[in-house]
Amino acid sequence: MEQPCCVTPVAEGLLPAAADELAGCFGALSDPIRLRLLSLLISESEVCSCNLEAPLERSQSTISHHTKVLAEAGLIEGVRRGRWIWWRVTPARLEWVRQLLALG
Amino acid sequence: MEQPCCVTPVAEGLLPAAADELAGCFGALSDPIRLRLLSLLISESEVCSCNLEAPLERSQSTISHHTKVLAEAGLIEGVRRGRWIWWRVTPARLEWVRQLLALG
DNA sequence: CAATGAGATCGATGAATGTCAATATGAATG
DNA sequence: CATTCATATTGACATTCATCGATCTCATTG
Repeated sequence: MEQPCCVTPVAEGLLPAAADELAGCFGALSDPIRLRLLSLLISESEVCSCNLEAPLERSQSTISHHTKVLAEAGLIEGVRRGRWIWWRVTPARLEWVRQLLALG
Repeated sequence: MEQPCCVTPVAEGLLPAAADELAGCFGALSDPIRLRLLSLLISESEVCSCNLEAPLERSQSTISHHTKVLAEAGLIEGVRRGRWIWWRVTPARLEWVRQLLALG
């Protein structure tokens, strides 16, 4: 005779709406180019878009796409100074991002 | 006259290979169904696949797909007992997962 | 050993995503 | 105000992904 199956869990815990939001945040972190971009911002404090293309080996439009995704997730923010936009990790998220990049 | 642009950052920091691996881990967390699945496992300790379908409102094959993704990311592990497989959060990752689910 | 049942795999499909070239926008320059 | 240049947006394309029904696998049951 075998053990009975487990009890059906109540559908509580993380609510669907909260799960959607959290999943979106992790989605922003699920691309290697974006992780390397965050890593660069952490070590350089501030970097403008034009100087992200070379180290990340991606076109200007692709870099622009990734900065937009990260900004919409609230992970980075950009400040325009003259012709350039300087990107940095959102101060409130800096320590959190630093820890996530330190280890999976 | 305007400020000069920033200095081109050296392409160090997170290496491409490490970024790929980390991105894969976050990818496993970037789906709301998988996040809710993890949440259920945390509150119930152990749940078999058959009892995940109802609370997550997904088909058997879809649940199987998600458990596979989470297991391959090292976030959950399953133990077969008779006909059923009991899933739980990998003990070594439990605290880490708990913190991630607690807040983005 | 045939029947049952839990879970894995396969195949198909529609949606989302990463990428780039081309073009648009908008600030600085002369 | 025309030009230049940094960045954003658009359109196209290939790839990945979430999902489900159907089928396969394999342990338990009778």
